Amino acid sequence: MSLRYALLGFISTEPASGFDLAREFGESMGWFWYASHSQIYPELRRLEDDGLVASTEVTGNPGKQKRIYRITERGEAELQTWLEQPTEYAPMRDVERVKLVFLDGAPVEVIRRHLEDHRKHHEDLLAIYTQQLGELHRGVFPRLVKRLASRPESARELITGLKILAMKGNIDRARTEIGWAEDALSWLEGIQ
Amino acid sequence: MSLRYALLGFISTEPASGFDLAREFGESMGWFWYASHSQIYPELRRLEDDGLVASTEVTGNPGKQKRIYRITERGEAELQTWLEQPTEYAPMRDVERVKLVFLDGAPVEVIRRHLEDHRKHHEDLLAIYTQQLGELHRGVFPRLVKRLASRPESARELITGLKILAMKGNIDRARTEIGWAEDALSWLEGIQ
DNA sequence: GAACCCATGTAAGTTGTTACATGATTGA
DNA sequence: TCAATCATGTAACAACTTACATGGGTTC
Repeated sequence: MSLRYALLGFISTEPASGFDLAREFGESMGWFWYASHSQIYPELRRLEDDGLVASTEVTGNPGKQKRIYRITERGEAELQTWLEQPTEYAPMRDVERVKLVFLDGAPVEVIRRHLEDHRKHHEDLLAIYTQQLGELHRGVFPRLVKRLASRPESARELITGLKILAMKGNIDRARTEIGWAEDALSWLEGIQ
Repeated sequence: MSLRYALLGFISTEPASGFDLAREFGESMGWFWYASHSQIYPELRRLEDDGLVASTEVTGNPGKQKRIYRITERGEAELQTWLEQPTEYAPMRDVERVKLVFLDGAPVEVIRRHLEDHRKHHEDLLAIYTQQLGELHRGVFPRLVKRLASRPESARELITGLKILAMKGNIDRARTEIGWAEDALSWLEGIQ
């Protein structure tokens, strides 16, 4: 159910094509909700069937056909209702943790490699998040700029603040994972 | 693919019935990998078809029928292979974050309620994790006791250490989320 | 002409959820 | 006898993944 609202939220900032959305949900928006294009295109059609978005075929650039979706009033209303409802937290499913607790029969180097990969993974994420936080602060993050333009001046502080908050949350998480992996690696040094 | 290995890992400690596994994957093991009984029963049958586990029908207690699964040699080998392979990290899908970034049109109280719920959710988790960490340290955590009994003495430090590590990771995460929510709530105070 | 990006889709399969269904035992 | 716990399953559906499929435009 969440993909439709993530799409709706995105479209509420600015009309977009399936391709635009697929790009964002694989990249920047992917830092909150990942989705592939094969999931997005059918969902957009369903959203249109339900009257939450409306589309127009654009043949602007020579030959290029493109379907642009914009949010409807009903879409705005449904999105708002969903946003305000309490969140149902997804059950935990953590492959890396499952591996870790059962790795007690493996050589220590294997465990070390896992922990190093874990650290690396979150260091890579941290680098991206940090860069994006900078862009948010400098007011050059494209999605932020567009949202500010489409909303009343009075919402300015909230719009910027909430995006910064969300990004900071990602940064906190990444740092926590890195710190944990480092502690784990030092502990592992003393083993054997 | 991960459910089967989580089940296999679990069974590698001690033979178990579908019901046992369903209980654990909904409770303590659920803190690493949640699964419902309707997913577990068919998966156990498939594991048996593939020769990774073997089962025996037990009619011990009067009337009660129960199928106990134990791991096979092939199962042990496949589990070990999977454990040692690098982890593929699941794409991010965070409903709460999606809500937050689009909540800029909602009243501040709604945002506050979301953040308070978030803090509460992770405080509840933290309480459970903290209790379980205590049990691990005191050596009374049932799964730890069973695993120690089924493995060579030399693996003792690793078995205990890895479980403590995993639980500490959960605690770190919970604390991070709580801290983030509190910072967010203070920031929200200054808004309006 | 090859490689790459834009652009949109479908099909088959896997994984996970929710609800339905059954039946025995235990304890209040 | 009523509720709870033990115990195992199936069915329908929703969500997600991977692979297949097509075609135009741009750039080297």
